[in-house]
Amino acid sequence: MGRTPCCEKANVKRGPWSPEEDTKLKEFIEKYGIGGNWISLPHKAGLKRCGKSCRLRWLNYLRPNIKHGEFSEEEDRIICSLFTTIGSRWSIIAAQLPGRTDNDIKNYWNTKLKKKLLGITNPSQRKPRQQKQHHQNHQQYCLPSPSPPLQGRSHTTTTTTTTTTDGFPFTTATSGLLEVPYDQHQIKESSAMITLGSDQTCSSSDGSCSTKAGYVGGGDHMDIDGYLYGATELEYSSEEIHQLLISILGCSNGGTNSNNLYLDYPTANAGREELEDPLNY
DNA sequence: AAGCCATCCAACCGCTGCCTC
DNA sequence: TGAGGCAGCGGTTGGATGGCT
Repeated sequence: MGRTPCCEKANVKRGPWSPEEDTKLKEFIEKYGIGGNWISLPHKAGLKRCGKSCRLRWLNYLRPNIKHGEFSEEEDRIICSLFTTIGSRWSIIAAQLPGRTDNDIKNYWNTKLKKKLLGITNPSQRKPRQQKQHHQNHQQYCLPSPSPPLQGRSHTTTTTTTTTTDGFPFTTATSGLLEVPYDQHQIKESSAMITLGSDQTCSSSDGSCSTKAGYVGGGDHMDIDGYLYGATELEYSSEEIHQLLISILGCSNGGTNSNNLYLDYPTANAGREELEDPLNY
């Protein structure tokens, strides 16, 4: 069988993008959108690039409203809380952080947050060189409990159970990422949607499940200005995600507002006094 | 000053799911 | 109904950079 490659590797330029290429791509998309599909875009735009590469460059760098630079404390919290809940679903996490891309968040997690988490779990592990980051003490706040991974995409993982400095066991996957707790509130994924398990009905105050928010990256479409619209919807709202996180983490005093997910972590692991203010910003 | 090493992050790779024919 | 095309996603790679010795 064999699928035809999206582009002839010999005929496409690879590696870093030049400012000229950026300009070409940006101007083309601003003028024509993606012009049908990404595969044909490079040719139409006069770029010797793979369509995938163009897509990635646009989504992660050229797209309007992309936020670069340091992550805020609140963003840290959101990333950590969602990772604890749904695992390495970077596109979903990115959907909660306007202006951030999944790639950005993934890199941030892999290079900083994860290390902070793992750093405290193995005292013998060499500490990373002092970072420029101004908050160093938040590594303890989202240690998940052992649990099966999220259903959905196949993940080939082997797990290693280890313990935190205070004796709290958790599991790491082969990827080095932390496994996701969901023993009580199973999250099912079907197509591009995530639904709460049958044991976890929607927790909207009116009991309705009709409220929808929390766009997921999958199925995004771009308008002429490059903004995303019509993204696949999560089948639960930000508030519901919030409630889910609270139940999973055991948080009783999480706070939120209409636009932001925000959680207080202290009660995530009852009896773990050390975590009373793990962020300690 | 130079070499080594750790870190960062843009870009790539390959897999999966959806859609169309 | 199955094959092929495409977009999206997540893991990995490698060049650039900066700090340390």
